[in-house]
Amino acid sequence: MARPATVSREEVLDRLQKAFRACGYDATSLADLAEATGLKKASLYHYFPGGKREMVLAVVDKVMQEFAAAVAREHEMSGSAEKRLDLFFQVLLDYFGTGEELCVIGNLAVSSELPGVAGAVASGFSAWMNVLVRCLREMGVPKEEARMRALEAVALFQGSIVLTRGLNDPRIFRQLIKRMRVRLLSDVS
Amino acid sequence: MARPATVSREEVLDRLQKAFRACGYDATSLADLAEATGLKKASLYHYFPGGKREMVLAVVDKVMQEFAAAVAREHEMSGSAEKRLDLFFQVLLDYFGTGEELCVIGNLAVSSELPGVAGAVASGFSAWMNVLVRCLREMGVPKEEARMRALEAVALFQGSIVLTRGLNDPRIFRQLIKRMRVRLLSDVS
DNA sequence: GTCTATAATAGGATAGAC
DNA sequence: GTCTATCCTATTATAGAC
Repeated sequence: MARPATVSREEVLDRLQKAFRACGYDATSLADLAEATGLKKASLYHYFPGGKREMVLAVVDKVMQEFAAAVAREHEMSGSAEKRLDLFFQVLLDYFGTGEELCVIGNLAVSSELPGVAGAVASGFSAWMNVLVRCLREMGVPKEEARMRALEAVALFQGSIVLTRGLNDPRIFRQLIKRMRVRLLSDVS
Repeated sequence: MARPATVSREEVLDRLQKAFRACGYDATSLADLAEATGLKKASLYHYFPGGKREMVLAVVDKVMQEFAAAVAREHEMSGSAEKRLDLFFQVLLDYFGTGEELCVIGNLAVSSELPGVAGAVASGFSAWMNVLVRCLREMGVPKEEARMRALEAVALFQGSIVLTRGLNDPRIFRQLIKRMRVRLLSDVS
């Protein structure tokens, strides 16, 4: 059998994600996606009849599932809220790396709006914030303050990616996230 | 004279900027730009032979000039560094409004990279940071700390726009900027 | 499921009249 | 300086063979 192993749907989604994270939704063409996956355009349409929009929504869906799984692991973990928060942070850092690649959700928030995408983006940010808020609440941070700190943290994640790319300096992302973590946890009992 | 008043180049640039800030560089087509300016595509090419790329670079150039002018006003002002910083912040808030429109520079940082654009983006972010660093230094903040706070502030500006759009809540931008200003100035003599 | 081929359209850009 | 008309390419999308 000279036939190359069929790529799994998961593998296809991973490669699509990689492409979207490199250039953003608007600047990534079907030709780019075909090259990234090793499939021809027509084959991509077999997996995703809705085209590019369905592809990116599927990627977002996968990201959200993996995120939910990480949150569940964090939630079921024993240990202090701070320790669990650290684990959650580590998951995020593993995902974002040096901050040179885009956040698919964040990118969609500033791309041409497509039907069904706005809701997914809002859900993504909300889920992210909710994890932070819950941990902070457990640490004794008042509700409103916890919400603001979570907003601030997620905004800083997003902004750090923008600056890392804009100033073309991969050190920036980690520096900013490190500081952000300190701020997030400042003055908690 | 039934002839409508010719739009000035400044007016054209303003309208181009408005279009780019609404949808971002990649998602804004020449047709959009023609409609936004009231000119036909061919007329746009008369002003900007380099096409879309030249248009956005001209917009960036204009933004930078206005920014430099605001910085100069701040710099020549009498009063404490904090007071001058407040004035500078007010200029930024006037420009960004509710944070629903994009920052042209920030958007270019996460768009398909074009020749000559990366440098302009980096210059823009650097100029922005430099103002903040100078004021903080005057207030007695050590060099490295001042740089980090400036980075943090600009990143939060950018991230606030992302979250304002992603969560579709125009209150978020002002809330985050207000907090950011506090953090920027915390523990200065 | 994957491909080749092709359609249909949108996007960027130019020529040349007025 | 502005326009109409046009060109060319890229892009999205589909048909249908294998």
